[in-house]
Amino acid sequence: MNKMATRTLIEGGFQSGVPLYKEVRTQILQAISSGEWRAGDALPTERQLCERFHVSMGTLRKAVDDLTVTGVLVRQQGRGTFVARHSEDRYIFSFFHLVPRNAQKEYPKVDFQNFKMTIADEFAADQLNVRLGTPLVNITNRLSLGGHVASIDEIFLPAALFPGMTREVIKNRNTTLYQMYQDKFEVTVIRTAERLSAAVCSVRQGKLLEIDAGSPVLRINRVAYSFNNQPVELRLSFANTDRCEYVPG
Amino acid sequence: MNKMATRTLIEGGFQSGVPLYKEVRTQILQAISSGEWRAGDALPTERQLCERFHVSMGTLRKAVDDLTVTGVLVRQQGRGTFVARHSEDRYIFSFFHLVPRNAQKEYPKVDFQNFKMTIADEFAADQLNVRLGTPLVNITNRLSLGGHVASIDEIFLPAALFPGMTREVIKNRNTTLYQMYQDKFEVTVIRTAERLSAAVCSVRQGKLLEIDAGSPVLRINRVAYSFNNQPVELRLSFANTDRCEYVPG
DNA sequence: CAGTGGTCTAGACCACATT
DNA sequence: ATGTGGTCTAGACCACTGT
Repeated sequence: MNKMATRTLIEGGFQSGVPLYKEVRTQILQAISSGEWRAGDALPTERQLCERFHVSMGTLRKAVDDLTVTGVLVRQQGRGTFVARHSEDRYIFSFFHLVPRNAQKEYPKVDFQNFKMTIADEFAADQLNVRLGTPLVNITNRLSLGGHVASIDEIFLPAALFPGMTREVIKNRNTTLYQMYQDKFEVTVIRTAERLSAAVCSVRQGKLLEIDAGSPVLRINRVAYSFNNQPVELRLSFANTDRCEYVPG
Repeated sequence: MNKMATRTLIEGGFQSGVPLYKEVRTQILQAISSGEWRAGDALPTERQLCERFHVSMGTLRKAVDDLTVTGVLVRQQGRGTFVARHSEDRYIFSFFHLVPRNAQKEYPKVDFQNFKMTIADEFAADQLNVRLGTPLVNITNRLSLGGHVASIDEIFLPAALFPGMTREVIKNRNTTLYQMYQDKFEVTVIRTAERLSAAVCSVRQGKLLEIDAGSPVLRINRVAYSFNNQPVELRLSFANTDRCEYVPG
């Protein structure tokens, strides 16, 4: 009987050889990226999802578990399961890794520095998986922790994904950039990949960081990905680690 | 009936309020750290573990799942569940984060530099959670990737945890340090915490790294923990990131 | 109170490894 | 053929939230 039920589902449209819970996970992701459930929305109850996907609680929960550990869904006991929204807390917890020495993690003060349009050079094209010369938005921010300048962030966005992005959109927000990507452009960052190295800071960076040119800085190369692993943001951060450290995870 | 079974177990010695699968996870960890199952050993089958802990498959598997994602156990379909052993592959995969630019991850060539006994200064005492002045082993290694010097590692171990540790033990091994800790001293590293910053390299470090003193280096502060979250190793790495990068995760 | 997710059961069959 | 972990079922009760 159990076996028959499983067989029926597989023959009914699922790929064979793929565990049911992975199929369910994929279908939930598709429902989100197709817009059926938007950021902040509550999903149907687990029992309803079981009916919809024709699976048992255990299988459904295994699929949802996967999506909660990757940060796509958030469960709240007694309330429901929700599509994760970006927030300051989520940004600090999942995406921002500079921590003041001898202090708690905190959301940085962000000072807008510059906005301009540019085109992808070889490096940016490679990182963002776009063609050489693709139009990009370039934003420069300065981040401070505890009243001290911590890093300079050079941000590059494929302009095609952010139609109508202007200096004013950047300056007039009162949320994190990732919240704004989500609310204004329906671009949801769900994962980032970072690579770190040590570098000497340039004259321009030194002025912004308020340290001497030639001082050592931590260089953080971050690419942010949306659903379906599409790169949506390249961010080069140059951090002065005199008063803060980088803590992975 | 289900409810009664659960109640019986809780009343029979488990703490109430704690999920059964967490109790099971704790008991498995205790069995490992008590030596009942050693690194590389196969655990009893899942069905036998169900009987031993008086839980169902689902609960047992949830406990074992937790221990596999944290790297304590390794499952092999058709063969069994094993206590994880340290190996080159595991070291690269879980604990070593320097990756050559434009190349695959690889295990570094390790050149022994120095061995000496010392005592914990304030910093080391804090990091290793020992008293000021506690005897420590201090090992200096030089790591190379692709034929180029990549980093200098300063390693500090609480001498009490490594009785009989000598220069010869270090030099005559043909395994990773973590394998040696496990095989010769029954110290099993299951987790590390790292913090990164940028620094300028000293004259001594410059000579070992074969770069100019004053060059920027990546400073990696790593503390390794055994079961029960006991710190067992402090490692300060100074990396030349000209030919490699640090990749978290 | 009703409704949600959280935990747990007592099995079953499937895929893989070893003998 | 046997034994292992991997997947899945069809429920149950528990803990928490909001009315």
